[in-house]
Amino acid sequence: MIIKNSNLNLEQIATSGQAFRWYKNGEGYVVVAGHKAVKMKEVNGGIDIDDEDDFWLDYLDITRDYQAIIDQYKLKDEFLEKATAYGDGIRILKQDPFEITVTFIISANNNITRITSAIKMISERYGDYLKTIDGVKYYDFPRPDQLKDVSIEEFRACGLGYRDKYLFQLIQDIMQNKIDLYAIKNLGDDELKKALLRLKGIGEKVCNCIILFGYQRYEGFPIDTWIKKVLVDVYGIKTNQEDFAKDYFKPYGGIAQQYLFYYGRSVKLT
DNA sequence: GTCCAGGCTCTTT
DNA sequence: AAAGAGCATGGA
Repeated sequence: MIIKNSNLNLEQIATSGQAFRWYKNGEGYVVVAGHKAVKMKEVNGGIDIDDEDDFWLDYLDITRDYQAIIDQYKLKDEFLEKATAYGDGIRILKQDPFEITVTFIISANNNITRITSAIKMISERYGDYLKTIDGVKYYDFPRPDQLKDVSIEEFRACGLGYRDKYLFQLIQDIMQNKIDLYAIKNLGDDELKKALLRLKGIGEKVCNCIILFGYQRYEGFPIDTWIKKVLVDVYGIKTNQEDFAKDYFKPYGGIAQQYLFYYGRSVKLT
């Protein structure tokens, strides 16, 4: 299917640090989501997805008017104006809560390259085979029950480092019904955060990523090392960054944060 | 060799 | 409540 949208850029989405299963394929990407692997590529005035499933419209959050959001933020200050212009094709993908939770537990004190490689290894070793595209095999992200017998050492072997035990514990908690990452979708914002913060390896920042990317709670404003640099260097905020961000960037703090993250990384603030 | 990466847990003030 | 040490791993 062809999707035309003025705020939809595959490369920007793929490199914006929210999804780790977008693999380069020629001029486009193979995207693994929704138990499928499909090709996406830019065509004039839109993107071409090699699949007809309406899942992708939802995944890409296609009904949301990102331009209207940009138009608001770009008036607030010069940096936001540049950031929204630079990343005007970014959208916040609606991703699977379990996959996002695992991904961002692994993301702690880590870099995007290593996160990507760990997620790839976990999928190839424990996920269902999906299909082969241009000679490359793609695997679904495993379900919790497919990980229930994986040892801490085996997670370590996927390149998780010391985070191996956090993922191991998450799987135990899920299998023992101490947490249901799908059922908690219905909780209010505060209750959802509390439920996630009880899990090992999830602190304030990782929690905000999970509620933003996995549960579409747009007030979540993850403050990582890059965003800290932006808040200090650009906005002069050294303390109580969370309070400032929550107020200044509302009501779509998470979306604003994504523009700041993408642009802030590109200009390499010192 | 040191520093850093989408930080967290655990211990000590 | 707040601050500090320790943590796996690979790339710059």
